[in-house]
Amino acid sequence: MNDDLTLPTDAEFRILDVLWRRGPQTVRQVHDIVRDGWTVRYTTVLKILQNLHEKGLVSRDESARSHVYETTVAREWATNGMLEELADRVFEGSAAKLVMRALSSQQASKAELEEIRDLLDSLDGEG
Amino acid sequence: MNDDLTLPTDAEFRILDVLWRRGPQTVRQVHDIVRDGWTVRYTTVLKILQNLHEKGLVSRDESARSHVYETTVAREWATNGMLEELADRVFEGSAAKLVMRALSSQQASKAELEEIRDLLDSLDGEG
DNA sequence: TCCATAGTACGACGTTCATCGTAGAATGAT
DNA sequence: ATCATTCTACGATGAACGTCGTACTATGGA
Repeated sequence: MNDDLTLPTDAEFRILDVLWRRGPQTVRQVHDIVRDGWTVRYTTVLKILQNLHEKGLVSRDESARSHVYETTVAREWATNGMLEELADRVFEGSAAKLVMRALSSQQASKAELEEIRDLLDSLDGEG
Repeated sequence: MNDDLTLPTDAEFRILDVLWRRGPQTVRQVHDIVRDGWTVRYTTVLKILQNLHEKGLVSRDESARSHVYETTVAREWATNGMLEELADRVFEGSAAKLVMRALSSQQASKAELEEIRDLLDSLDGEG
């Protein structure tokens, strides 16, 4: 599903993040939100949204003067893709290896570990 | 440990991979190995090794005419860094979120799931 | 009707990266 | 000594990105 689409770049992901969280937005709205924590001009945000549109990662409603942008892909599609890419590049394509490295290096809370264990259990159920 | 070093790029990682697996190598040796599965000229490999040296990710023995390159960082340092970067960019800095997404999207074998569970147990031991 | 405001479109620039070609130095065999 | 081979060094190129400025257009109020 959704193959042949290019994964979002860094800046693109930050913009998509806003759309995923808030739903369809104008450039101005996105800029206002993204603005704290990221010094970036309005036209830069515009350009990135245009690029995203070109890439097919967002759609655009042009009926009003201010175009309204909306994601065409789920956040999970993007994150899965990025993880898969990293797994391919660095972990011989193995998600398991990636997971184990992530667990070993970063400290997770007991609660998080428990949550992961639960997920593991539910995955076992499928087989 | 090993902060202030830049993470390796794509091509750089592929070169480092050879050094991690085989130990210190000349450019020619690296090129010969990397060559299948990657169409790349000798001088490109040379250049990347020189860049890696500049970045401090490899050291170089220049005593012989053919310089011998050797990694200065562990594979785990690089992979941890890449995972952390992805976690920061995409998972609000949460390794646990990253792990759960990876587990949900990619299919792992029973054996792998078991291995992960064991790792989880050993991590619990620490707290 | 005219002008300030708020949009979009688009081109330009600097950076990083991967890639390669070429120049020049060292080496070793004849 | 000479010359082909094998290195290293270095500059050039092209693509992808993030960034911004400028030009042009639409809109709405005075």
